[in-house]
This record gives sequence, C-alpha cells and structure tokens, in this order.
Amino acid sequence: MSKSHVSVTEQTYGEVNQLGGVFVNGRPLPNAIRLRIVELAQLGIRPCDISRQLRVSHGCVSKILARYNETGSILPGAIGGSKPRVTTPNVVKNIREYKQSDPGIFAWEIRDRLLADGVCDKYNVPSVSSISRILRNKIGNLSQPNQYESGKHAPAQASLSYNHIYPYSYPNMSPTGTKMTSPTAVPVTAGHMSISRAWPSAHTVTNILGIRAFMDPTAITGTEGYAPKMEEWSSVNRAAFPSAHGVNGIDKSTIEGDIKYPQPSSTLSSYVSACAYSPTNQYGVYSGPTGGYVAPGHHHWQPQSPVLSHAGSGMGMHAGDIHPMAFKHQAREGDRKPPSPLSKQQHEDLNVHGLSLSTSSS
DNA sequence: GGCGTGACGGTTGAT
DNA sequence: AGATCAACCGTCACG
Repeated sequence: MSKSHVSVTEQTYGEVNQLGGVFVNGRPLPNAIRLRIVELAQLGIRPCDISRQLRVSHGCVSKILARYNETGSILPGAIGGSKPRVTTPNVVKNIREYKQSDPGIFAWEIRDRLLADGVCDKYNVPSVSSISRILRNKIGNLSQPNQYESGKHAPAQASLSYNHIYPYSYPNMSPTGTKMTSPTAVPVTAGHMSISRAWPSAHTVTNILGIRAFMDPTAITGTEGYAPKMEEWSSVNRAAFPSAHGVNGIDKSTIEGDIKYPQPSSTLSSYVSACAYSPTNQYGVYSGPTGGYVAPGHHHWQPQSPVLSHAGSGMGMHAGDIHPMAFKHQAREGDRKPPSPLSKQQHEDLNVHGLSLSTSSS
C-alpha cells in the first residue's frame, strides 16, 4: 500500500496516490480534472503523460477516456441510490385490473399484458415474481378497494409516466441501466456551463495544464465557501453538459427550457469559482499547496488549439471550465450514459475540489 | 513502457 | 434513525 493518508487536520482527508496526486477514496475526481484529462488527450498527449502530469493513476485516466469515448461524457456516473421501483401505483392498478377481469390470469400473462398495453416497457416491466408478490400482497382480495384506487378503474395510462414520482425514468434509461434524470423531475439547465474557452498552446503540457483555478486561491474569487456534495456537484455538471451542445449549436433547444436555476451569466468567473475549492471545502484534500504551478498574474491563455478553441473563446479560462468539447458530438448522444438523477441542491453553486496539482516536475 | 482490466476498499443515496 | 443494498468511485497490481 503506497497510499498514505494526508489528513493533517480533522478537516482535511484524502489520500495520496503513487504519483503524488491527492484523491478521495470512493469519490470521483473533480470534473475539472476529468475535463483536463479529456482535453489533454484530445491534444494528442498520451494517457501515460496525462497520468503523470495530473497525477492521476493511469487506470483512472484510461477509464475516464474510455468512458468519454463511449459516452461522450466526462462526468462520473451516478453514485448511490437504489434501483427505481417498477411496481408503481399505476402498474399495481393495472395488475389489479387484469386480475379482476380475469381472476385466473397468470403472472406471466399479466406481465405480457403490461407490455402489450404499454403500461410498462421492457425496462420497467416487473418480473413475474414481482407481479406475483403484488398479487399476493397488494391486491389479495380483489373485492376490497385499496389505496391505489378508490372508485372507477382508470384506463391503463401508459403515458402516465411516473417521472414526477420516481426520479428515474426507465424509458430514458440507457441499456446499461444507468439512471437518468427525469425530464420532469428536476428541471435543470446548464446555461451557466455554456461557456467557450480559450485553450493554451499545446506546445507544452505545462501551459496546457495551467490549472490556476485549482492552484491559486487568489484566482478564485467568488468562491462561495460552500462546496456542495460531490454528487450534487457532479450532477450539476452532468446536467449542465448538454448545454455545451447548445453552445455548439447542436442541441440548443434541449437546454433552453427548464431553466429553473439560472446561474450567473459570467460563465467564466462563475465557473472558475465553481470549480475551485475553497480551503474549507468538504474534502479539503484538493486544497493543497497552490501557486507553484502557474504564476499568478501570468495566466493568460490564447486560443490556439484548433481542437479546443471555440467561438467566443477570447476569454482566458481556467482549469475548471467545462468545455463544449467535454462532450462529443451529438451523434454520441444515443449511447451516452444518461445523467444521474438530480437532487435537491445540485443547482446551487458549483464547486470543484481545489486541486493539489503541484506539477513541479514539468 | 504503455495500456486495459479486475480486485479492492471506499462513498453515496434510495429503500 | 439506522441498516441494507447496489450503484459508483479511483487506486493498485497484474498481464
């Protein structure tokens, strides 16, 4: 075990990997780092070099890049939670109706009917055993009304999605079953992430890396002083990413609606602050020594990369930028892992671990 | 030396 | 409120 605990105070914890990078076991790398990994890879930098420069294990780099190649997203998957229920009230209601109309119906027949009637689809149809359990536990004596129905039978309403009830919308789930935010569950926009960025010259990794926002607290103005939970944060970014397409004029229509939590229009400053961890952030582990990487005041990036420069990229950006290129083109949308369920606070301030990315080796 | 992959220990959030 | 479960995480080591 080369890992060593870094915690020096009760407020900071984390571990240092073999490369000297700080990470929080069990928690995703900051999106900024993830983004950096992808961006560096797009600049042609080898994964092994990215690994060394960012001090992220090569396995992680490989994983992030593979995920990006597969899904077009740099974002981590949804952590935690449980599988969505399939035995929704609507399903139970329909099962009861089937049972009432045909008391001798088999569970597998009910299952088929749920599919045939569009009450469920292949992703959320209950198993036969679940149906049997429903019949046994929830329906039982059909002569008795139950909680799900008080009077007339409502017709099977396949279109009655339980999105508003259940955070996961099966029809929107990826084949991998990754949970996806229901469109109606928590309207989200990512307008604040709709930023273009200038990217430094690819001539040197050092410049490319220029992670001032991580390194230089003075560059982090407007840090809210509160870092939301990582999942919230990542969910924000996850939700935010589609807007990048809007920036690219690819999928703007999908992001202009549901703006419920507009973010400051200053995408640069807001995102820089969002991506910079305050020293009192939740983990504290990425708020290590700063300033040694990019000299404050000398941070000015020019849009030079043909790969990563975009319209309106005149503004210098910091490491925390979520760049449109963080996603692949829309054609990838189909196989992207859907975003994780959005939860309560994720629309609030974006904060990313401050990074201890002292890259003196460069 | 670079890279893909699985085990591992950990976190998270819904149930 | 706490336990359980199943998702995910990044690191590490191996091939």
